[in-house]
Amino acid sequence: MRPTVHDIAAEAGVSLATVDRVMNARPGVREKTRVRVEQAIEKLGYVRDVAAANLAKGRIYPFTFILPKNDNAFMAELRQAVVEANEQGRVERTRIAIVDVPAFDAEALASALDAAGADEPAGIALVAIEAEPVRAAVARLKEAGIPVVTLVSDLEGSERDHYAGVDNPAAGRTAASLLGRFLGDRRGTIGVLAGSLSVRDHQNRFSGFSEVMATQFPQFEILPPMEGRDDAAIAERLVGEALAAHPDMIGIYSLGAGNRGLIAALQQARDAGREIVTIAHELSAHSRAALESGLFDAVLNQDAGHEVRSAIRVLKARADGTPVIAAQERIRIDIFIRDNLP
Amino acid sequence: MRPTVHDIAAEAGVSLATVDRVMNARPGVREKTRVRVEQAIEKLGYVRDVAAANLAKGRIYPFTFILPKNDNAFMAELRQAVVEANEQGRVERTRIAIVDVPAFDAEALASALDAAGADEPAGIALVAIEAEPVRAAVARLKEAGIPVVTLVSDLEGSERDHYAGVDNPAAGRTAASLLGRFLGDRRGTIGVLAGSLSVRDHQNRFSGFSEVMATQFPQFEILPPMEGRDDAAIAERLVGEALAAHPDMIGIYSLGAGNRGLIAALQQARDAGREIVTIAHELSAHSRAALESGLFDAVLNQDAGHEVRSAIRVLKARADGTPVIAAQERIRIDIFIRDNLP
DNA sequence: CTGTTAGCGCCTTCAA
DNA sequence: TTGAAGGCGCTAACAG
Repeated sequence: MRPTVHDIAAEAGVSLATVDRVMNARPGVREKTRVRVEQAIEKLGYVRDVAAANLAKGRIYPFTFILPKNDNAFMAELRQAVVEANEQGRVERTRIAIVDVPAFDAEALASALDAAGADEPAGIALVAIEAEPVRAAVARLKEAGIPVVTLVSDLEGSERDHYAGVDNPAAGRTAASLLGRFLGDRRGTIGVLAGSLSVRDHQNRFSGFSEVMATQFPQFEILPPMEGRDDAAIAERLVGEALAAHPDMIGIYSLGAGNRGLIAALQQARDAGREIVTIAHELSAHSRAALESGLFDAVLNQDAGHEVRSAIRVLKARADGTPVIAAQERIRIDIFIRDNLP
Repeated sequence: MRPTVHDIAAEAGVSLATVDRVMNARPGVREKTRVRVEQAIEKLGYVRDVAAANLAKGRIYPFTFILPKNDNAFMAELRQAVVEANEQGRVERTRIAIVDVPAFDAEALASALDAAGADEPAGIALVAIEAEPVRAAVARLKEAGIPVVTLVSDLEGSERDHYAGVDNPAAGRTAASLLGRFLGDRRGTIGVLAGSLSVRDHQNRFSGFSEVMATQFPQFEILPPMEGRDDAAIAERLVGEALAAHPDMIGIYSLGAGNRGLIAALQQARDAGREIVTIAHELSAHSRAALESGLFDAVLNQDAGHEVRSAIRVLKARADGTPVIAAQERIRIDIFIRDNLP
């Protein structure tokens, strides 16, 4: 059997309480006895049973997740992942409050951060918007000693403790590589559909995309990005207009949400006999169907569940003052084509 | 506070023991009282604290993992994943014994299965080889009531409880799609390098690959597969010879291990001025470097850690007689190109 | 069929 | 500075 606190206590010739004090680095132990206990721990190869410890402590971690009230599929999935994590949380001893804010509204987000901070949670996660009021609100939270993690979209130059999301410039580069290779020898212009260039993740995807297109595939002309506000109706209109205005358009990179609108526009193009090589983001029922029907050629995905669980792990570690292995919390960019759909 | 067994007992007007009996579906409870307890559980929204339950049970699950003693990077990673899972096992209450067997040796595997079964573990995982003695040994294990899970490579038509690995036909189809699209308008022959067509995963990848090449990209000639036994030296020789014999070879699908040898051969081809579009399997230090240098164009990966953890979850569930959500245990086929390396 | 009681491994008063 | 004792939520003998 693996050793327990009792074994350590016996080995060191002290009581359980003293062992506990040493293990949790609490004061009130003579240097000499501390060393004795540590040696006993070392000798017996003791590792504390975290589950039992948590049970005894009964500690719970109240976290707040601030999410944009978008109706796109990805945000719905993210929200669902938070809800599920919260249900799981009975085991992990976390309790997550979800706060909704209007999408792309920096002021609203900043207010929500202040309000969330007033409850003094053990940590806060937010889908960031790149704006000064938000940065200031985050700074206030850090001032108050509350750990802050950005989720999906980062807030650069801020004091957030961690960013739980994909490497968006790399996602943009990935999209460019695939689009360039899939287009092969064809020639024409390429359209870009973003949600809003005021969110850092969309900005970053666009710059990564532009960089690789310019250096590796200079033969293509990239049109200025359209901003669809991650809204299906707007996206459909913008893409439809762009396709009409540019009869030589052969490729589209959609780096935000609003896939439903994009798909509708692509279907119309197909009906008119045009095939547009398209790379989009986020796997959902719609984008999956589009992959299967060939309207999309690849979908880059970020696993919302992973992101949420990673954010929670990091917040918990920060709350406990324990270190996180950054490499382990890296969120991958998944590539899906028709043939490797899960 | 969330309700505990005490609350349920009080609400139902019974003792703790009875509540426990109901919760664990143990016999010796009158129908009427069982209903009362269940209603109390429902009413108070009780969810049992698994950590506390495990603590009280003190049960541990002894599992045996049978792994081929290959020195390729993927098997090393798989083994490492098992070792790590075992270390984590102190928390999960699992203990994993690793048994090594010679690679591609059905008789040795069958013997190892019998030997492992003699210890009456709570479950066995194996990297299967498609052969009758293995199937028979698995049948004997099932006969003895021991849960069996195949890992990475399946054993079709056997009595295994579950397969923890990727959809290999889909992996082959994915490789074909990418290869075909990357080749674009080029014309020539395509080589296939397998480890051994006696393992089901390699067989399946090859058939998925062949299917899509034949239907979607009939313009390419596919050469008969080479068998490199997942050995770097053999692979290097085979690929080198094939490249020499087929000056019009423009693509390679390597569906097994032995990437080091393949890379060496590709490097020689590059030095001689030839560029071969190459899709390989399993991300490792070598294949990553090959992606970065452009010798590989894409790498399909299965996450060894996921596979091992999934196998353990399933074995545990089988040991407990609890159901598994099949969809949740699906192992994804990861696609990596230079730009989305983790 | 049902209840009592003593733990699982750890933490935390409260005394000494 | 140290120890004794009780309890976290659940399970499992052992009695009734």
